Amino acid sequence: MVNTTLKKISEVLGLSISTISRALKDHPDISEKTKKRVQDLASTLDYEPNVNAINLRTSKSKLFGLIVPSTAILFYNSFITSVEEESREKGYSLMILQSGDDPETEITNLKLFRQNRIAGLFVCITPETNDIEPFLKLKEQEIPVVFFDKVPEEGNCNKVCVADSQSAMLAANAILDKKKKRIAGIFGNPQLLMTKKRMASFTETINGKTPHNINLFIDHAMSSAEAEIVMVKLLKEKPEVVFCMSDEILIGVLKALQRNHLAIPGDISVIAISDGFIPNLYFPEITYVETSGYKLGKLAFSSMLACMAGSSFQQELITESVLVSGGSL
Amino acid sequence: MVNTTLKKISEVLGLSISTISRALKDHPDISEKTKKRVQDLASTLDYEPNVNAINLRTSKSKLFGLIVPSTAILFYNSFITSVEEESREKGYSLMILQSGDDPETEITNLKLFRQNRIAGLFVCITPETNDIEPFLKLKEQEIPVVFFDKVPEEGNCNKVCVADSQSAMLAANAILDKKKKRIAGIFGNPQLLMTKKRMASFTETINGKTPHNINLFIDHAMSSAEAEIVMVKLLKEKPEVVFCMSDEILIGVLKALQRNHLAIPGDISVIAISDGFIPNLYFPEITYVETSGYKLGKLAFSSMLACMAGSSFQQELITESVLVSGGSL
DNA sequence: TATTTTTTCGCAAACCGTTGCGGAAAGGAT
DNA sequence: ATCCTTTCCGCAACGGTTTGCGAAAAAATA
Repeated sequence: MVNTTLKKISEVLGLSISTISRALKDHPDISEKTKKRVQDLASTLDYEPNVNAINLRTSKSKLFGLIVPSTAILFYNSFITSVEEESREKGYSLMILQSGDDPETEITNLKLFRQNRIAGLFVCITPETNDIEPFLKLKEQEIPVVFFDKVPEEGNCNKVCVADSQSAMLAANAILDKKKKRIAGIFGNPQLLMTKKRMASFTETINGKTPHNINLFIDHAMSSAEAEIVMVKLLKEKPEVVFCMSDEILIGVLKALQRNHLAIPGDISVIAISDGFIPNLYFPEITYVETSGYKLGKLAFSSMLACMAGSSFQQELITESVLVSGGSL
Repeated sequence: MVNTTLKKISEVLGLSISTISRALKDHPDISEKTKKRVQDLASTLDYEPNVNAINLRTSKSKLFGLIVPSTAILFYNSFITSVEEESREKGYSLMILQSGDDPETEITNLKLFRQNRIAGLFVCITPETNDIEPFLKLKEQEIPVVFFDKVPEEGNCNKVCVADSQSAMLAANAILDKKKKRIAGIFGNPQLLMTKKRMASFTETINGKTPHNINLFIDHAMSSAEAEIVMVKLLKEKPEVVFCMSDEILIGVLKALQRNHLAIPGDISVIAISDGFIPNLYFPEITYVETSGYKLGKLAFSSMLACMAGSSFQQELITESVLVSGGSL
């Protein structure tokens, strides 16, 4: 059996295609009797309108494109979940592609999106993307583009980001509130804008507010495994608390602490920046400043809606972070 | 600026639409000069063929549908990653929808897929899905359906599963090898086929091989939180080892153990069935039997390809599991 | 019955790309 | 000058849906 079309229904009932179309959408021109006949048959034949035909006709689509480095990263995952929820509610679908942080794949993906005539694009660019011209081209074709998380430095486009500076500051203040004097901070890839922002804000807050008798030990780790090693090294400094810039680092740090049988927060306190999934896997639950992919998704979507509604106002939106207390601080 | 079409190019160059079409696909009928002219203009105008038009004309699409309970679950996540890789390679895209384990949403999703005229469907059904008729209807329309992970009990359809029985058996044998006598096993939703299989295999292996002086304590939990409570309850039985059917349960169990300051494996051993991410977050790393969403994805895709190649052979495929030793047993 | 009004429906075009077939033009051979 | 090849390109139909406009049929009014 092939797909049911208006034509097929029309042939069975001896009516014209247009009548079928109108009957199915409750058009007042069609008599109740005919409507009933048509709708009943359509239902038994499992008629579903062909979106390809509709899109073709209207030159529109109910499809958003979405590019992330990888769907396997928790943060992006919750971002996707969030955008998907909103999209569904508005009757849109999502076409999700991964860039693998490769600029070439990014371009290929863009091509695919254009072939599919997407209605809008959410994109997290790769660290090597220095030419955002291809994205701006989409905008010329009246396809809104919302950059999220990793965004281009250039202005003139819509961006939504997590609050890097604010969340690092929140964490730093939480530490200071607890009167900790020996503070370790482990950060990620120092090349990344995110790392720079979080580190600057964290150190400034720690050093700025109370310039006396505080010892701050900073180190970097590019992976969980490395973070574990770095943490072990830092233990020599007898820190009272350790700050983890990301989930990746938190995982390594906790392994190191568990390995050394250190009680949290008895022997050492822990605080992280995270979306909350990883911190909740442990007991005590890890205190963290929430940077939610989920919230970012909502924000991105609202920005998309604004664009589609015709707002040409370019803006950079930032989610707010909150401190979520586990028992680790 | 609107989208470039063949028509637009033809108007600019004063050629017919068909000539443009042929020139762009290197048809031998078209002279090199013309081809060059056309291709150059197409490139500067960023021409991309409209897949809607192509799909409409061919009554086909390069789009697979995929339903998971939630993309936020790691196992499904890696499944998706895997299927996406394969799809991309074959020139297909993925339309991913979540069911939230709600049968109604499942039906809605199915509708969306039919509207989009997907070329095939990967689906993980909800625990409450007892009528697979809607899925079989797709097959009547020559749309291959591959069930994965949670699959219907009925035969007559293509299923790919992780090796539920085998992996539970592997875990049970690993426990027996360690001469444990007091064994706790926590399982998920008893309605699920997966649970049934794992539980049957686990208990049979434990009871079967050594029918003497072994105490087996079985309980169920529907969530991590519940697993934590169940674990606390089971601690009264003084188990030497606890088996966790899934990541969800493992998370709850570990929280309970950490909360009660029980050393692993000193006070109690732990073994789980997992894809490996969660077990590696702890120290010591948790020993687990690997059931990889990634592998399952590859398997599902090959099954899909077989279907599309015309194989009407209905089969149930099963991935192989291996025991990965952490330090928890 | 003749005329007007209302109800009910069909025609045709448009969206875009593909492709079999047929035709025109150009060149070569006789 | 006639005929045959090549080379190059256009016509037209198809796929499914929507919708303005016009027309036929039915009902209501004169």
